Amino acid sequence: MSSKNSILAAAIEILHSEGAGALTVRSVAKAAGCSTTGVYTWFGGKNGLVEAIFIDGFARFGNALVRARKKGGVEGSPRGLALAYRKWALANPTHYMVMFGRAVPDFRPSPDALIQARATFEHLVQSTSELMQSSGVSGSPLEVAYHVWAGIHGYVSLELAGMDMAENTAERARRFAEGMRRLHKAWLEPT
Amino acid sequence: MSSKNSILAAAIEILHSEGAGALTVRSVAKAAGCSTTGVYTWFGGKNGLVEAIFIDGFARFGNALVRARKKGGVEGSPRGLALAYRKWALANPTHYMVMFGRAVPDFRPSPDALIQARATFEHLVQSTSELMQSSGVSGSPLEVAYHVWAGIHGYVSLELAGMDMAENTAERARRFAEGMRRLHKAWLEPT
DNA sequence: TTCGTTCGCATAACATTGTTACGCCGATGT
DNA sequence: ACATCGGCGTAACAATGTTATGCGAACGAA
Repeated sequence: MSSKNSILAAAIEILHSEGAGALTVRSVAKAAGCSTTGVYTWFGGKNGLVEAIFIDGFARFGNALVRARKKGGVEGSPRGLALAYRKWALANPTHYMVMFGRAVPDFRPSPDALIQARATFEHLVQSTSELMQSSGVSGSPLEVAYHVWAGIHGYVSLELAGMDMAENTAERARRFAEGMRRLHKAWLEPT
Repeated sequence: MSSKNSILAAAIEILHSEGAGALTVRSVAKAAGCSTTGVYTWFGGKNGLVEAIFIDGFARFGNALVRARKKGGVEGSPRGLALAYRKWALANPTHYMVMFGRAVPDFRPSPDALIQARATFEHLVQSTSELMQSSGVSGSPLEVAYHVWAGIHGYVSLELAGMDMAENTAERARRFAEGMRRLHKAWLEPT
């Protein structure tokens, strides 16, 4: 494995196990078995490293959604995709927060990184487009997919922020499922 | 003004004008005209200061929603409330991100702070409850209000993360309004 | 009044952070 | 064989959160 990959892997490992606060240039270098200079050689600094984490996060996230779609059937349906979305976010909360929540101060994704991030959105658009066609719903798939995305993200994001008021995990899951039911009814079913 | 209030005011001012990254104990102390020890005397450290910012944010946010409701009519309607919600978030993006987006690493609101934060949610519950009653929709206002909240937060949060794909502000506003239309139809209108 | 205690706070130090200057060493090309 | 250059370790820098120390004013008890 190249130095660049091992540094990125170490950084992601630290992010997942200890959170964004523990993601320091020194801790990453130590975990990757090199000195702090390595981070500057390969990523130009902490910002570059975080941007790589950001992009890598969207790649992993996109893969999880693709896997769900490829399974087809219920898991590939919009509802299945929503479940896969939430599942990934809850399994990777710190990564999700770097991607969507400013978990690293002073980091802003470059325009290029944002474009790659938005590409992940394409999977939702695809799934949306297929369903709209099969159920005869008119409108722009891109537009509809964005609304569905915003809905899913709302639940997941509140949950990650600790703002949900559920008693337990089952309650949270139930509420999310109910939300998806109405969200899809509002946007993906003929009126 | 007491030392405590002037420190908190200085911190919020810095958060708004320069972002969470510039929110350092030293910069706050300097702006408040005291030394760094003051922050430790009154807030116990940076975490305590951020928690005060967190709570104060929800208080201001709640006030903005209350003001909208008090106006009554369209501005006090769920749609008006949603607009007031988005307006406040877009006017105070850094504050909103401290409240919902882990903008300060290693800061987690205490259980008590979370309770105060959730109290803000009551305004949405009230408004929801009234509308459900007047339009004859059955169900738990608290449950319905949560779904509405998640929907609003989804749009606002994606927008603040730079993930929205709108060409301009008008486009963003239009899409949000359309989202609210369907969200309220799905949850606040009799089937 | 006077003295001891306590509280607010400034100074200064500490470890840890991101970053950079410097220099070494091995690979590469002529 | 020699020069050049890219990767990278060492060590320093300023800035950060935090803490120890001590000073002075306020307050209470004698």
